[in-house]
Amino acid sequence: MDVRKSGGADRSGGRGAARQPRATQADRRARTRAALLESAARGLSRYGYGNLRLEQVAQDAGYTRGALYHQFTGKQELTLAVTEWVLDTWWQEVGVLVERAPDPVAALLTLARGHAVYCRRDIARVAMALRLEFAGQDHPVGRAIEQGYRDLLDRCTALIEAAREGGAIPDGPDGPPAGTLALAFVGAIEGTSIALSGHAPHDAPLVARAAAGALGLTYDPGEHPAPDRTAHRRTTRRGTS
Amino acid sequence: MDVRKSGGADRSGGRGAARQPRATQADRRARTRAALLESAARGLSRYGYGNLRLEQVAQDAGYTRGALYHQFTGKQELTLAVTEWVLDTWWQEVGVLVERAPDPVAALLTLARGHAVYCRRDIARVAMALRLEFAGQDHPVGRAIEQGYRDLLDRCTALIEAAREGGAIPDGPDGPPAGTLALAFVGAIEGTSIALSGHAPHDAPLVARAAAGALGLTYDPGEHPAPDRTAHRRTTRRGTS
DNA sequence: TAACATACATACATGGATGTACGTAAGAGC
DNA sequence: GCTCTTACGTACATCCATGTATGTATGTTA
Repeated sequence: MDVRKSGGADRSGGRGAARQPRATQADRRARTRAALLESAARGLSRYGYGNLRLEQVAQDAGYTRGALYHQFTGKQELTLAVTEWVLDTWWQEVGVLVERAPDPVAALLTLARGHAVYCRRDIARVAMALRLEFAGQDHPVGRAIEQGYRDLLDRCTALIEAAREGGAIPDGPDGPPAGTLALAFVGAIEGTSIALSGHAPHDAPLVARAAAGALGLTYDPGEHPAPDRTAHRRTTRRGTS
Repeated sequence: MDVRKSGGADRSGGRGAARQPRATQADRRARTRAALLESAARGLSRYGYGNLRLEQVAQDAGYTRGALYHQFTGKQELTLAVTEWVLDTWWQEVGVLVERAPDPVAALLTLARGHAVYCRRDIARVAMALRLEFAGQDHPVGRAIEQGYRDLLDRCTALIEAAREGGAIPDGPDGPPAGTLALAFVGAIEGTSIALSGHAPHDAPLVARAAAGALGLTYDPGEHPAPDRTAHRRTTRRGTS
């Protein structure tokens, strides 16, 4: 009921992010929101939606459930925000590289390697965990995830069709349709990336090899240099003290 | 499995499985247990452990929670029983084929194709769903799943090492260790199999291609004939009378 | 058919997580 | 300075799923 404030520690509201003695409201709000989003992403990645406890999310971010409910209407909206954030991040880090690729095959293999690098973070499994958890349901979170997945599949399908027309991907008479190939391609990338999470630097080339195999190509590592800059370090630890 | 031989409607207790007017207690018990296990496997595959509702499990099997708690001590034991059942089934259907393979590479590719075929059923995702859900936790179910997964990885690692010694799998100086390759191999298989679930007959060759790619080989479909007998039909629909 | 055990249903108790209402401190405009 | 709004914590209410206790019908054995 009463919170003593005499001790000099812990000003500027939450202690999840850096503390500035003179923070504007918008700053506080943005920092708190970011901390909660990151914590929720980590939690969703580890435990999934159903097992996620908002008390734990808030505590990991350095707040209480009160702060969380002040920023989000509830668990669902929080998860939707995390979803949007993760998809945006993916696009900024991986999608951009794919767009710059000179040809369809290079784009597909860049996608594979880029996703492997992206998955080095602990939030990697958010998308897959939510997609599995809500598969076949009719839940807003499931729809959002499924929409992102469908976009990715469409893009891969288009790239595969282009590569087939150019003769870069073999296309026998009884070969699978491009959409099925895209499913296999994305599935191979996701499965391998998650399995190899935490096994850099072998992750990227192995994921690319599996993805290339699904497409019916042989992967030449020299042909397309790895996109790995430095291993990602964000969202791995939260600042304490 | 079910032979009704008399017109009497709905005797012998539960109506989930076949009904026999003169069923012995052991028969009733076994049938009920099987129906509950199958229903639970389907539920776990779709919703995972946390989101699984025992009321729904019992109802889908044609019983109430009372029957479930009479056969199992609770959710955990039920899930452990499902886990054991799924792993046993996998071994009987896939593991046997792998053991019969003439050489390590054939064994690995047989494993890939066999798993794809195994995943045509709707209980395919049980193992992966539980493994993701309990990853990093210390839960009995997680331990059981992890144990099965570790056995699989060990076996694949041994096969990969044997294939490398025989020169069948390339092994460069800075190539990944066999354990890492096994992770990639299994991950590629799991991801591709789940993504292609419901896309027969392309599933098996595509999974094999992705798995072969992870190993650094090119997959020749003619070299190892597909193991697909007929598509599995068990555990796909429940009788509703 | 009398007694006992088993299979299963029904009703109740409990706990844990969500969501809501309310209270307090701190920024923002005057 | 005063007032309003925002950020956040605390306490309460509610719901839902599990687990348990009890009741009933059916097999089983004498």
